[in-house]
Amino acid sequence: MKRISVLDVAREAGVAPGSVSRALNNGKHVSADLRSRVHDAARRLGYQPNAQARGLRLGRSNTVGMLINDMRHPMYARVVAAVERELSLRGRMMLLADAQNEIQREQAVIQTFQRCALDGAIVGASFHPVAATAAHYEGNRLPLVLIDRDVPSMDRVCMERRNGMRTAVRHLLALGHRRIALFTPALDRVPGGERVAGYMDAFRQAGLNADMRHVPTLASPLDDGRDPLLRLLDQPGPPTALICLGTRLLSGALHALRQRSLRIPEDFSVIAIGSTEMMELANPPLTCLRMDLDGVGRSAARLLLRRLDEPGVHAPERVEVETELVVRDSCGPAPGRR
Amino acid sequence: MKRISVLDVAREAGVAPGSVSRALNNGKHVSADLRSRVHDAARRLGYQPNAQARGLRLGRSNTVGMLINDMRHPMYARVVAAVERELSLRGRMMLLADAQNEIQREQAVIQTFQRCALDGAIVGASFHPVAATAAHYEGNRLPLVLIDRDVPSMDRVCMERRNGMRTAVRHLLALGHRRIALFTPALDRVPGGERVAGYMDAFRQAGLNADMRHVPTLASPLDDGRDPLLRLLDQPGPPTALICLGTRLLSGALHALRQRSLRIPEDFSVIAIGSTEMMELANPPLTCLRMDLDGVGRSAARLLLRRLDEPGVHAPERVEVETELVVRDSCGPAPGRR
DNA sequence: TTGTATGCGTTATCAT
DNA sequence: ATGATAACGCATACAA
Repeated sequence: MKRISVLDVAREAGVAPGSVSRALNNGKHVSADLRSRVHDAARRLGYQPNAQARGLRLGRSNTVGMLINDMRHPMYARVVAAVERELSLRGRMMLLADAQNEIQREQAVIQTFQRCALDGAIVGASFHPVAATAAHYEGNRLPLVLIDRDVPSMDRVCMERRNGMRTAVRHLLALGHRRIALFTPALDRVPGGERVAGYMDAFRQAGLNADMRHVPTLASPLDDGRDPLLRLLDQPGPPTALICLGTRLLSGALHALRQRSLRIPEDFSVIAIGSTEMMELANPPLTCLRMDLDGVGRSAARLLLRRLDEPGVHAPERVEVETELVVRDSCGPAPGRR
Repeated sequence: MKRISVLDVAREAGVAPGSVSRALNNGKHVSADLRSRVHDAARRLGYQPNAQARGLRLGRSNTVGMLINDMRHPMYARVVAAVERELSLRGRMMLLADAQNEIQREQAVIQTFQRCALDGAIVGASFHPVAATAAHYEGNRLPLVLIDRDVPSMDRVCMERRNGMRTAVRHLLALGHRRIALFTPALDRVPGGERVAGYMDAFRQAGLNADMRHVPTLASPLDDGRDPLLRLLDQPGPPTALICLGTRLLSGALHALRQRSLRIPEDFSVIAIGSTEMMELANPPLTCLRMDLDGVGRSAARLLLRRLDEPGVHAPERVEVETELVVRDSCGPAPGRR
């Protein structure tokens, strides 16, 4: 059972191969009769045009690459889902590759993408510094959209964290908290750095001093937040609230609170950074800083598709996705303030 | 800046195009001298072989399709991640498509896969009945591996739920619970049905009668579990424990327990079905039925790759992935029994 | 409007 | 061992 090609359809319909192509692709100069004969023949034979041959001839693949850096992270997975959805809506396919946070693999993936003659690619967030990775992509001939890497010369979708963090801290300050812990990994990278900046903004704007002892250095989001929080709780002037990335860091921190018999929100307030659905499992449901991950994926896909559809050269575009504070039940007045 | 092809490399190296191909693909009859000259030239020009042309010529694409039915579901995303990882380890790429639980889209995706001349595909779990979808895949010419659809004539990776559920129920029975609620959607589909079967097994094997009023019909995993649990709690002979799919169903159920001031595990025991990481956020951390999703993805990929690498016709293979009971702090002795 | 012929970039076959 | 050439399946420029 060999593969069916245009020639088979042509023979079946009694027309020339070229006409088959024209008829099936809604070409301009083709009679209604020929068109229907070709369509019938194609259906009869179950003809499926070969995308590789088509792509080779046309110089494009109708496929977009998606480079992600850790698919196991639910946040990133969500972005991928949104990208896929938007692409399929616009008739394009998605080739997914996971670089697993290794810069070297990222390079290799982009090379693979080029070999596959992809129309373009979306490069997902990375745990690595922006500058180091950015250099490789500038002047690339494959149309690229970066996510969460703010390289001015390229199309990109950036996640706003500073304002969001400011809002969160302000929320706690308004409740009377003054000693607020912040658990976010890698303060020297963009995400962590931006959060700390927002954190300090809020204190400064309130005319207060932030105590940076409450912003410990944490290596990885996969670290357990229990010990760091216990350390803070046991020192003089312990925090009365915590803003924490919603990963293992958070489950560890919650564990620490239970261990010290601190009730949420009566004795201690918590704001999580991340998925709202997960935070509903906690008791009580956690107030959290939420990001529109669907929006991130959708924007990235649209940015790329626009770039592909519009031939001319445009200035690099920047889309910013905001963070939203979702208020639940995990924040209360600072203890002893009432 | 045109694309570099074999001809360019051939000219640069002063050899014939055919020799370039042989040299780069570690062909048999090629002198060390020519080989190094070609490699140098290729490197100098930054040559990237065109995968489409290569695929067209070779009749394969080095790419495998992954059809998933809801990428936004973290469980499925995890499987996709595992599949991708295994494939890339074996030098293959992954084309990802989301059928969004619409049978019709599933068909379309498979067609697309065929057009792309993919080497094979993995078809992920679906919310729909197995029989309805299975018929479409039998006798397909694209090598296929099904996940969570037990079609005897095809390669497949199945998730074992019945034994797992039996273990979970036994665990609760041993703690003295007799009225155990089970929240799993779509009892008429495979996942739900298997769980109910395991549930009944455990009761029967203990010489007890399961009260099926505690196994309500729930339309979707996205339903909120609050009202169903409140209804059960308010009727005579309320449940003292709950086994619940770890989705919105679960957050709703936990909400209901708080609403009735039932403490976990003193007043009520809970076993969640799903990701352990999420369940660590709950207070207390929930005992849960965990599935090795990485194993599911890995097995599916391996099954497919084996089928692709070994030319002959083998009997369809079936891999089963087990469920494991992870004991945490959410189960205690049945109240009033101690 | 329709048929014919060529080329996209590769690899395999056949000469040499 | 290496070079020339055909063929994979499709779409298009050109001829009719």
